[in-house]
Amino acid sequence: MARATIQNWQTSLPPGDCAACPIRKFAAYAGASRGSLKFLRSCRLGERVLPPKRNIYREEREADELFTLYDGWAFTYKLLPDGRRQILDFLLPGSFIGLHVLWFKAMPHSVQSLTSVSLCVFDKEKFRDLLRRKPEYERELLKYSASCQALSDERLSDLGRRTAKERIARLILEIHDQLADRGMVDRGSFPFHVRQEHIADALGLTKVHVSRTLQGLRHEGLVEIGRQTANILDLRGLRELTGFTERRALQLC
Amino acid sequence: MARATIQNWQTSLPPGDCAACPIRKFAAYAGASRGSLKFLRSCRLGERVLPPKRNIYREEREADELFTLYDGWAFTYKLLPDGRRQILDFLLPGSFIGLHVLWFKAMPHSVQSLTSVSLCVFDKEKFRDLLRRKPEYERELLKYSASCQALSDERLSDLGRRTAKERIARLILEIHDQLADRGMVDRGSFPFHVRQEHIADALGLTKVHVSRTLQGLRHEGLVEIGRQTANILDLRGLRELTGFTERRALQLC
DNA sequence: CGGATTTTTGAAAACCATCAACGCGGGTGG
DNA sequence: CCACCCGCGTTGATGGTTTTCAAAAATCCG
Repeated sequence: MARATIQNWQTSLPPGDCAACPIRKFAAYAGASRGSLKFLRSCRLGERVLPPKRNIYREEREADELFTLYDGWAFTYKLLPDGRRQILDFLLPGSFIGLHVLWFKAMPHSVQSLTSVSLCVFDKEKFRDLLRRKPEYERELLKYSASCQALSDERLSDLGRRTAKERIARLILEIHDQLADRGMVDRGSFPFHVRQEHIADALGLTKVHVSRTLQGLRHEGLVEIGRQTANILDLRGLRELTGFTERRALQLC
Repeated sequence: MARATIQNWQTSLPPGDCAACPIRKFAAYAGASRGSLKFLRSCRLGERVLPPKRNIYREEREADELFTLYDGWAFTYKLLPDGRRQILDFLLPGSFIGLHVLWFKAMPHSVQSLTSVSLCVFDKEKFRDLLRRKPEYERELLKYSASCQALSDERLSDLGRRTAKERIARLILEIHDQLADRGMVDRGSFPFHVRQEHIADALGLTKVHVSRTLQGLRHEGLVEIGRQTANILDLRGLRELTGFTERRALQLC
């Protein structure tokens, strides 16, 4: 518990003013006009800091708050009745969390923190009002939702039609590319707060097989995964392994 | 070719007036106000009929039309460079097709007809205008997009964490439930225009293994899949097999 | 240093893929 | 009208990828 407290201090808080928010350009409402940001701010209930392994939402439960992940990592997942877990997506700073609460009685999935996280908290009803009064947010969210869907379709192709090696290589590259956008990659090295068990549950594998496959990638000199960091040794080779197809489809008109 | 022509005639066309459209209540813009339907109608370029196995979109290509599937079945898919195919979703009457063209330079996936289909065709630019002028359509589409995402997350859990038998049972039930909403199920029997190879490519299996698994389900007296129809013999048993978890999460607030 | 978490290793088995051949039926063409 | 062909489903034998189970080693953290 003391540990959690310490970690809280390591996690930076979002500024009070959305216009000054450094991660806003990665958020769902990135394109919102400056003038409308004060409406966004009025939906904010404040910020919240959570230690690792805490649930932000729980599947099949109601909720009346939405979030933007400001700092830290999290993931969305579903649990089968017998305990099998499917991780749907990893969430990095800027991710919009909880779109579903706007219409659905219960959340269709759970969300859990991976590191300590800090969140912007929005009130459901106020956010609904925001959408009614400022349609530009609806447009931004719709675009955001469509691009998330495209990423999710890529993951579906991974699970359905790619080998374990390809899946793992692509997951590492996906995280790499997202962090590179945010300027968080230093000569192939970047933070990597995902354990092998998370990789397994995201990619439909067992942790044992993830361990073996990761060793394979290391022995081929492609990538090393350390405790909290990843290090891509041969970006070219890693991309070749995955068949090149890198997010051409996501360019905007 | 004569065949294709004949099939065209078997496919019914949507009415000119959206307000009179019988499948509108299953469409993305189901909740649109009656008054705004004339704007929707003004986006329509007309209707189009295609024979089976024709592409409506092609991955990585540009497009300037959107569609609503009025009659017939289709599916969305992605192709890997070496020919492996992943079917992302099956589309039934009412499905909105091509949300992505509103923002993205290229389609992130392909769409192909399974039977002969008839489509309402919308112009991209006019549809963009519609969204600007009638924000209620944006809201409806956002809700639609969120519910599609929830279904897609279910599929991801299938591929990642369920056995072949569970996956197939759930796919059949998903189609059953959607058709039941539309009143197209008659004592467990319903149209089923999906070949075993499509099931395989949707669920990350081979057609051989789908064949064997389907036989298993038949021998257990659960379900029979014929040429163009499915027949659920034991709905209770089939649902039990999948672990009950039936779309509780999708109830609206 | 000790306890919990995470990763690694090994052996055996399950599940599913692959390959190849055959059967069946509906539509086409002779 | 019948034979043929093609698409689709079935079957069997075999092999590979991945899982399972169990235990040890390594790492982290207090």
